[in-house]
Amino acid sequence: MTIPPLSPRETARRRLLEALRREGPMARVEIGQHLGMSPASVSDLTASLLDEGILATEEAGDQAAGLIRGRPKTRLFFAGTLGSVIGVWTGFNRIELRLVDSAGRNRASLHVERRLRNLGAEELMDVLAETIAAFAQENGASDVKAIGLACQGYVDTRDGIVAWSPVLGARDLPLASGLGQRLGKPVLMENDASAMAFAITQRNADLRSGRTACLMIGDGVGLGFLIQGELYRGARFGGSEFGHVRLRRSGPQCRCGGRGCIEAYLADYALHRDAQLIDHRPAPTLLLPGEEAMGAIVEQARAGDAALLNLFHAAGEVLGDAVGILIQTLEPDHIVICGPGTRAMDLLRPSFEAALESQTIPELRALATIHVVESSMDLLTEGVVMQSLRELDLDLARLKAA
Amino acid sequence: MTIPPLSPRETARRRLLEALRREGPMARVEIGQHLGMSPASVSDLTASLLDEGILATEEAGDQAAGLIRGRPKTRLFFAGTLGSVIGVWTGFNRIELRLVDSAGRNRASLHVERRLRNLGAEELMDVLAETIAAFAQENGASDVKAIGLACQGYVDTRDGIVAWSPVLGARDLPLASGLGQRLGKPVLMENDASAMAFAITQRNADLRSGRTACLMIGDGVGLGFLIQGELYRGARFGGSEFGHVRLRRSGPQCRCGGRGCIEAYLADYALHRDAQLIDHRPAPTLLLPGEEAMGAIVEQARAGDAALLNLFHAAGEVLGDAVGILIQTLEPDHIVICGPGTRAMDLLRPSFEAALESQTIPELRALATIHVVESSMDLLTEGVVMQSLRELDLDLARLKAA
DNA sequence: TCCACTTTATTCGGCTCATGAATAAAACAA
DNA sequence: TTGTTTTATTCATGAGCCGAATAAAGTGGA
Repeated sequence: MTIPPLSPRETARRRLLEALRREGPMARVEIGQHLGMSPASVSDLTASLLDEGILATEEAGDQAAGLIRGRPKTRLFFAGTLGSVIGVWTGFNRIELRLVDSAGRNRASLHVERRLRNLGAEELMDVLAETIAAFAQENGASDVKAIGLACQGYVDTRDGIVAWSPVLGARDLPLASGLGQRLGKPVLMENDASAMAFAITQRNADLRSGRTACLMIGDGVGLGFLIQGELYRGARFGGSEFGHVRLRRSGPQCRCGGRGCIEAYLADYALHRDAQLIDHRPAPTLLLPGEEAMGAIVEQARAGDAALLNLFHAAGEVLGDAVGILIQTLEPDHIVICGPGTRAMDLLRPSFEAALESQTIPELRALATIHVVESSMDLLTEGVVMQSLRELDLDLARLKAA
Repeated sequence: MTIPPLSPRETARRRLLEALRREGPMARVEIGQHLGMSPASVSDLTASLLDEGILATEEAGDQAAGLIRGRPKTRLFFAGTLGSVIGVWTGFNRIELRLVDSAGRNRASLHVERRLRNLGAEELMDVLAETIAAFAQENGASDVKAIGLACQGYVDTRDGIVAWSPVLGARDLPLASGLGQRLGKPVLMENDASAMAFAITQRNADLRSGRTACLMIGDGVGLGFLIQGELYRGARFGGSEFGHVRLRRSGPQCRCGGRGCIEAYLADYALHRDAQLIDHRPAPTLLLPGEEAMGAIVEQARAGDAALLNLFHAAGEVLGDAVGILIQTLEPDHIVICGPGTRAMDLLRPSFEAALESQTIPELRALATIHVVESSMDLLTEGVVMQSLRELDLDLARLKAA
């Protein structure tokens, strides 16, 4: 996105819109205080944003009046009438969709069970395009302006190319342009852990200052790393594939083809697979188990199943090692452990803490605060939608015409 | 340093001075092309810098004239008369010093053998202050304006505090203020790997774009990470302690107190110690061996000593794992392996490459270019001096008066 | 020697952007 | 009504940067 550096004006507009989407309706004075801008500047900026129909003003009397002296605030908010955006997450065998209006308000969401792995590139794009189009139609969304797509793997966010993915089994797949052609809309792409990290940091102002490393445990394990609230971008504008760091030289099989990756211990598919192996069940697959299946495993372990407890013990140890590497490599101010995998945090914690302590220098460990944020895949589609809306903000008025 | 955000003007001044120090004397047009500034802006900026005595102009006729048409360029350069700066590196049992003028020209350097470990805080600061003062006096440097100090460990670069160091055995040591009081000059601090990374990226423009991870192998192992040519700062404004990431659960002893750290395989002290153990020599110490001792070990291995070759094989494997972690976590555009330890790169390479390949995803590995830069500790003191001068640029005129 | 040509450097007017101060607006309170 | 309080807008100002015009300082050729 945004290849040419933004002008000061555009930067200011973005900051303003970002704050407004995050914090909800605000009066101009409040915006000024929030962003450290002078009232004059806010007035100027909002005037053009109102002009373009991106923002709208509250009707007089909407607020609890009568008690405060002085001229009442007129709060500004996103118009929400500039069309809608669809956020999509693609997993190994599941697609999650979410429809929001341009103000970021949720209008609909949907889970679809569909195995995506092993589809050819064209077939994959056809399936996704159909699923998205059907979802839009079912919900009467004729004003979709853009699609935001999050998936596992290394995503070139500038050109919308999946450079590599353990899930789609694709290499250098130009998913954004392929889907864009089929749907006739712009498609923005993001790594899934980055999308969730974005959503989480948007909700917590503390996490937007300094450096925040969000380790998402779910279908796979991913890392979203933010510096001063901005997503870190590696070479080719992708994020991190921290989940595929090999921690144990001959550990369990990972979906990336390697062995002993962090993900191969912690991800839902890994825990589910290993739990089935314990029970001598037949077909250990790499399919993503549902929340019920995972819940059952956790419950069984909590009930005292020794073999399962061992699994979680090993996983917790890997989590501790992983967080240790993050601490000593990046010295983040905040570490967030998030995603559906946090459902078993109680089981992971003892070995997690022991491993973390055994391998980090106390003085350095003390510099990072560790947060556990229980979050589901819903937060992920929220993240990708928020991120897409943010990228689109500057184009909203232009897209409105189209 | 520089807690309040710099004004646009100050940023431009810094960029200009930085370029000039890096590239050497340049004419105004050249500066403009180099930095993408209009001639008008360059003229304006240089006028005030000349005024303040920070820059000087070449005398007419200094260049090989006569061949070029048009008005001759008048090149600008650092005055070099605003005082000098001393750069210091502290190792386990060695101190390296370097004296430069404000133009960055080397005036003197010195190695001192002195064991710093196990000194009390006050004693350590006394020793350092005396060493620095004596060095300044011997070289008739009565115009020292600041000291730049690089050391291993986690350095709070804003407040000049050594939060933790395997070498100084100190915790939260306010070294900058302690030395500053003793010497009556400002002291700037930096992690040593960061200082070398800075020096290396200053010499190679390619490495200043995108993300560059410089792994320094020497006395210890450190990482300097730069984003768009700027040193990455973690919590508390320090760098990275990547050398103390534990790669092997029960590996050799490390100076940090842990086991199996990257450093415990690759650092000079580690190779030297393990080589001595092989020869059944008596006292395996953690002292930093000299270049001669290390050279002898490398020669012996090159001559075919199987036990030593095994050492280097294991070290190379660790290096491969380490670089693999960097690639999959940060996706840097460039990875630089540097420091005195590169002397044995030929011995490390086979197992390094095998380990790297076995644990990284080919598509991601392909995104990073790996550079090997043979560099000695001299480059390190150069780095810390350059970095200090850069930080001081804005204050040079002010310090001149003092 | 003088004039055209070339390249470098400076000056000047104008543009964008942000801001403080003054002013207007919209309420409440007396 | 009239003052008070708070919010929003307008306006003049200044910082910073730039393009264009101009000045400066040389070379080359008639």
